[in-house]
Amino acid sequence: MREFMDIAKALADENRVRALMILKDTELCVCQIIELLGLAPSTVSKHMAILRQARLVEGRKEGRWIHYRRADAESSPYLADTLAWLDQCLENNATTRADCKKLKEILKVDPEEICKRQAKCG
Amino acid sequence: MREFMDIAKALADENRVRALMILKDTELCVCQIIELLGLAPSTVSKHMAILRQARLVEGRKEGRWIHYRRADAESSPYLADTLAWLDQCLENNATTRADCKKLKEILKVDPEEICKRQAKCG
DNA sequence: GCTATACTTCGTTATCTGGCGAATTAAGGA
DNA sequence: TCCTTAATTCGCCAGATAACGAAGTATAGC
Repeated sequence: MREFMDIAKALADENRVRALMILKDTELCVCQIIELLGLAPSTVSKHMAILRQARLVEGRKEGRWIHYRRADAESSPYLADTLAWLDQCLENNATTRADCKKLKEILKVDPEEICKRQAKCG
Repeated sequence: MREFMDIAKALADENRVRALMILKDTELCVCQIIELLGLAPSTVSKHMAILRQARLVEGRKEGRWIHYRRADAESSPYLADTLAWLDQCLENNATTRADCKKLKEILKVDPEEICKRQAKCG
């Protein structure tokens, strides 16, 4: 039950759900998720830690960057069903659509450029 | 998104998840749910209101009793998938099993008797 | 009508959560 | 070695949430 409740609680925040949805088909570094959600880096980092602890996402370190992606099915017995439920419910959702559109714009820009912009403008 | 997040938040509490699971095959009155969860009547009432607002359950008034059951599929576009996900994840869960066992004991007793007992012992 | 009772609503309290900025860690490059 | 930088951890605050008991509402039975 504990394990399931970790997942349920992780999904009880809109920003975390949005993060999971934009990770559907891509792997993203934190600065890209920050850019999409429009939150402070520390806040996004915390959200990603909660998703990681619920075994919904996995982080892959590559130099200074950490790339997050949806976890592998073996990571949790609940994972596959949970992501299927999420996708089923939110695939055609307005917020999801808007985020995917915004994500396309973000992916056009070199991540390095995004990070520099964040460093300057807050 | 709002509607989906109402569901996600409703599921972010273990007692509410337990309530949903014991309502899988039966309709129960509040005093029976109180008995099962071991919480104060006011607390359970609030939990049921949150589940109702998320359109996960429906209440049917019958005299002094209110019978709660899982909502009808038409009640929310997310309902069927959500309950399927819950059942898939928790059907063989230890807590769920224990609650179902306890529920069988509760169902043996006349609800009227349960309510009187609660009134006396707090 | 009065009383008992099944539930809900209200008011309060303790705890949890989400947010931020500052400080810290870890990795690349000068 | 030192500086920059991507991300995390820490410390704090405001608002949300879960719990309870007391008060209120509605219904059944006398």
